Amino acid sequence: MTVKVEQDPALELPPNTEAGAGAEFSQPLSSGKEEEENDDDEDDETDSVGYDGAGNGGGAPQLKKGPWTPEEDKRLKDYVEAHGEGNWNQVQRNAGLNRCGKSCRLRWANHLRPDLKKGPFDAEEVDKIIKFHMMWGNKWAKMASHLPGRTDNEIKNYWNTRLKRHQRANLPLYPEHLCSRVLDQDMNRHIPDESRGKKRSNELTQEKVVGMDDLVGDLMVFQHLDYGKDPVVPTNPLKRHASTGDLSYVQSLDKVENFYSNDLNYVLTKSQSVPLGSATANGYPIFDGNPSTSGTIHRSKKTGLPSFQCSSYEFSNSWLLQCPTASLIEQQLDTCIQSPESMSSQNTGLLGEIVNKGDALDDCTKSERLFEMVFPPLGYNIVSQSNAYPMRHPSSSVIGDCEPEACLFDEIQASNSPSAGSDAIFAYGKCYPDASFSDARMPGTSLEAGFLNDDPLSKDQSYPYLSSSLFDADSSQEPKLLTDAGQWLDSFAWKSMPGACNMPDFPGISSSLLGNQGYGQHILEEPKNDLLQQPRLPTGFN
DNA sequence: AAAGAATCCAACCGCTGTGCA
DNA sequence: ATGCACAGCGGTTGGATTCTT
Repeated sequence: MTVKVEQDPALELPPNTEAGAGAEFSQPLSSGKEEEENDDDEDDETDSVGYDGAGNGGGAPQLKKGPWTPEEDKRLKDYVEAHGEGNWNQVQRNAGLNRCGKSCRLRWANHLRPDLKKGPFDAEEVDKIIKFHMMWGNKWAKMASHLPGRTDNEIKNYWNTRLKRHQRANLPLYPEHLCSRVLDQDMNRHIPDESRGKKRSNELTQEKVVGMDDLVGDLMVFQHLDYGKDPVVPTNPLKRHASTGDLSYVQSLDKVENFYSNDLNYVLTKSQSVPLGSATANGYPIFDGNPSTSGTIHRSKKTGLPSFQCSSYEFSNSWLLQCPTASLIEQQLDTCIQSPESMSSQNTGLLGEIVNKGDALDDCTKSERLFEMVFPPLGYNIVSQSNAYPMRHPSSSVIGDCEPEACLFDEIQASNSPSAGSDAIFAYGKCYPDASFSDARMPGTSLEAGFLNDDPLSKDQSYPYLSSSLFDADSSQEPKLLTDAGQWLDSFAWKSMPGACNMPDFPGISSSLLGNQGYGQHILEEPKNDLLQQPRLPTGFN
């Protein structure tokens, strides 16, 4: 796990390099033929690792591959410092580098950028990485954006190393201390499911809205939560398949994957008439149709959902058994694993069942039921809720569609103490397929707050939003928000949001939330568009 | 000390998304 | 609508280094 602290090679140029003072960026290191290369297609059979770039080329333009030399680094660094980042093919052409633009970008981003933090990950960073992975899966770039000075490649390498090491040692991938506090606090005050469900049914009279990322993420979290007495063997099904050839094992795991993917995507299909990435085709989950042979796991890659790195064993951990609903999941899972044939379209697992049952209910109740069935296993007392505009479309969802500006929050966590008033915030504003978020995030949770940008219906608007479901109720830890820039915010506040609101009233988020990041004006910004007064359907909502 | 295994990590590859002509 | 260039992302590879036996 040591990361070598290597001196920036660009700083130590060989004595007789030509790229010293006054080096022009127009002299290629090699033949320097202008080529209209497609950098993706340059992987010809030239073993260019070690290619010295000195006239080896002959006719066809050949780009050097392999390790960068200090001289190349120097050229690249000088060029980027002089001309800025971007336009990497121009870099390649103008900096005298016989490297493809992609390679230049990578070299700069991973090694030459001045703001890079070298050296091994410290404990805090490791902590973050683990939490981030719990939340997002293999979203290395996203993680890197929250770890200043770190690159996605670095994080990815670290994680893969960690994964291997933990697999080998039969250690849990996610250390208990990162998960258990959720359980510690919530299991103790767990109300039996029935009563809590009833209570919640009474409490929650309005539509609950959940995003699939949360749903899936949270389900994944409770796969990972609590490793019980026995160590968990986090197993990558694909790798296990490749290395052992144990088809039945892989098949089982694929069924597990199928089990969840089917359900979740089914819910997704019903919940959102908008595509979630390319995870669904025509609203149905994508599988390669031959899980026993291909071992391909589509979901985590295509949807950005957490990687499926648990073995089936992990599903039967002790924590799951403590929760009736979770036990039901586990039962179905076992059934699924042991006799995959029993999985029919009528019996697609818990979530499918929820959906089926939910079909008989009105939209509001359906959402509520789903919410109750999915989230109580996680042990959260839900005292806050979001409110979407009423379902207005025949195909509206089990979960609910949410327009960010239409969400309201009856009660949002009081400032600086998530455990003071509520331990769960269920508010969600993520509904546009193409939306991007400039967000703040509470580590260890999937709580986000920030601004929804790039609204396809109103490009110029910035909507404040809160998203996600599980508010970490760890009173021992000061809540923090992390901006996209990786800066921790010392102060923020979730203000209550009394009554229904639409966009003009929306800012239940104090301007102090992100005000010191310069976003306050956006938070309080009045909408310019009359459309905001009315619920709108997401793009593609037919 | 030597050989093999394990680990690290830089670089590459394929793919996707976006902007633009 | 289409094709192209470009940027970026995540997975994979393979050489170098370190560790273990």
